[in-house]
Amino acid sequence: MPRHREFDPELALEDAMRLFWKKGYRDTSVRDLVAGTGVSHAGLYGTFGNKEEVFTAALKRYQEEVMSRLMADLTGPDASLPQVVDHFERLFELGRDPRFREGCMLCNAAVDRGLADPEIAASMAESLEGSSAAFRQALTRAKEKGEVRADLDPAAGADVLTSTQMAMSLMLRANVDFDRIVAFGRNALATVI
Amino acid sequence: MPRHREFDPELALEDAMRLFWKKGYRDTSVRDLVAGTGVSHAGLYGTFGNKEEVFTAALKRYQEEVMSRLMADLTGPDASLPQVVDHFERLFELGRDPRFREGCMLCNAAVDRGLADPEIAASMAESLEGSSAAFRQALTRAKEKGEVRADLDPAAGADVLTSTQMAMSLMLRANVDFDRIVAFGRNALATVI
DNA sequence: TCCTTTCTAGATCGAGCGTTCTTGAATGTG
DNA sequence: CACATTCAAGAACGCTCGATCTAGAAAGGA
Repeated sequence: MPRHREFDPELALEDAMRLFWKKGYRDTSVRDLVAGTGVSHAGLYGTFGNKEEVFTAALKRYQEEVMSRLMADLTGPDASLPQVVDHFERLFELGRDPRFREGCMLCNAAVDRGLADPEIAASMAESLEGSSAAFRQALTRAKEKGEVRADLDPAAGADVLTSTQMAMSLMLRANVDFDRIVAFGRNALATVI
Repeated sequence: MPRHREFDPELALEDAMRLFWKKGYRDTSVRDLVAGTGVSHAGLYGTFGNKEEVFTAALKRYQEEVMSRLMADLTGPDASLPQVVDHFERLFELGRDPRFREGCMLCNAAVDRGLADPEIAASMAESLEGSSAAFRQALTRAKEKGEVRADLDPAAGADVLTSTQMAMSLMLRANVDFDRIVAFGRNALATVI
């Protein structure tokens, strides 16, 4: 029987995701991946194929682990205004952690690879509509409960909140003062409520 | 007397700006600049110094020519709701032109260089506050004139519009369906008005 | 113990990068 | 017309990239 693999592909992918998240595709070299994951060239290429496929796998992991976890409470069937507010409060909390100062990995990928990679463009559109739909549903319920302005258009409000999330990602990435970013978020919530 | 320069630095910078705008810093090589501007290596290095300085000059040109021109009507002393609406209509019009499908060059630069280059971070913060201040002033006047909801918070609305601009840039870059992007913009306006 | 297989570590490859340098043509004055 | 100077074109340099290959160690069944 052969010698067994000495590394955990999941842990390696987690490390790779962090690297790509922080530095982007072009500025993360295969040598950076080797150093950052502790996996050899051969190990990486044997497991994932090539750099591009490591990135694709890392981005998929980001969407499935990081993003869907962040949206979990919001997509519940009974979500209304408190879940929307909690969602943003959680984003504010995360932004204070330096590990999350890199913005949204999918947004970052869309900026430097969206035009070239249709798969990223599709992921972006999907995630965007998912976010907007979740907010819309929650705001619709909030309106029914009388938690928000009576004249609120839930679809319009949902788009505003989705836009705000994207803008927050961009500002995080641009090193905008974090308190100012939080102010942007609170102002968006205030406009909706 | 020496032989005279055969190229117009302003025209060359315009071409360089377009290249960096579309492909970003890393994916635009000096050879691309030579091919795209028609200026030789020696000409570029003699005029600008190096690739980094060509980029800095191109980004400065973008801010001074493209951005400030787009904000011009909005920053007028008498701007109110019509100027805000016109501003977004102009953005929608521009987005239909493929030449402007690359999103905001400063936002793009912030994503792939903002963390490393404090100058870009500063430009981003400055442009962001400039945009928010212009919107706030216009919305304040709009409120005085009764053009918008009586309970509108101009500062909050201004932040929403600024966020929306950033999100539109990101979505343009991500190749999101343009009509959907326009819908995001109109929904933001509707929430404010 | 030996053998096959698969691992890790790292040398190596061709390509492309930013930058510099070489070459020869163009230019306007003395 | 010569000459000094600056131009454009692109070859060349050192480096890093993604990807492949080599070499030897580790593991378990015969």
